[in-house]
Amino acid sequence: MVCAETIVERLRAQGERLTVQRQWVIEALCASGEHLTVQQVQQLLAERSPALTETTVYRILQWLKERGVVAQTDLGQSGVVYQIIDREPHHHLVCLSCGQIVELDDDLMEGLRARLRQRYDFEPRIDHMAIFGLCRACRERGSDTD
Amino acid sequence: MVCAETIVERLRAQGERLTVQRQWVIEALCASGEHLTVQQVQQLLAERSPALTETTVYRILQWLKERGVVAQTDLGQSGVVYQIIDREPHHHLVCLSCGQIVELDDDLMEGLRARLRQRYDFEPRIDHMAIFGLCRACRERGSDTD
DNA sequence: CTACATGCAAATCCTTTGCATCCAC
DNA sequence: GTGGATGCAAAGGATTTGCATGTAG
Repeated sequence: MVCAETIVERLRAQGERLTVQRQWVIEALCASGEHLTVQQVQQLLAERSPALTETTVYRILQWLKERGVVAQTDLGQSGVVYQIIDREPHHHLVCLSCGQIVELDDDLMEGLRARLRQRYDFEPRIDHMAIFGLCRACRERGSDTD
Repeated sequence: MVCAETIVERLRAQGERLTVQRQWVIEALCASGEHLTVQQVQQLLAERSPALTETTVYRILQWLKERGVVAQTDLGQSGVVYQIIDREPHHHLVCLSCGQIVELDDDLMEGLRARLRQRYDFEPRIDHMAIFGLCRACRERGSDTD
């Protein structure tokens, strides 16, 4: 778990401009520990800082993404989420039928990363990936992709 | 390459209602062979069938997705695309810097699929996945995630 | 015939943009 | 002080919904 202060200091050291709004967003992401949508970030912060607009949250999350601080993931029906990239990337299994989301260890991705580097000379940024499919319960229930 | 007729017959055999609009969309996807956005499908068909609305294309693509006929992929800036699931799934490397998209063989995914089944009892639907990262040229140019 | 799909229009949601103001450096 | 960030409002685009009409089975 990366704490907000560490990230703020790192950015400051890089000569980035640190506004209160940027610090709020970083704190919200660190505190929740979960991936959050733009709207969730805004709502979380609205309680203590009503001034923060959604527009600004969008701009800040994009700014953090460009600087490699957060990862952006499209979870399908669950929307686009953002999360701090910490030392232990992790991923999600999203069930197409029931929508259940399960966390996934990153070591499953190592083989894939290695092969992408070797065969395609491509440096993958697999920090927070969503993999869709069917969970066991839904397969047993016989439901398909609906 | 799956031909439209095969798919139409398969659906009909399953007792699905086959309207002309549904057949048009299936034909467009098969004929192009590429992944298409909702808007592209609509534009392709607009020339010969002006009556088809975007709304209906949305509904038909979702219907096809629920029946396992098409895969939906979010390519980031390039939008959400749909593609027929044929016997040879394939994937895309999307460069975060230059936006270049490279096709990827499916056999790279086999290891991952196997491990997801074993360790998580999850049946992945990895038909058409987008992996983001940096291509060689952009890495050499020293650009990062922007 | 009847249930379900479509067309149309409008609503909704997500995201971006322009511009005046504000603030971190 | 100044360049860049924010707030606000508005635009833009993608996607969904309600309802009357059309049509496949």
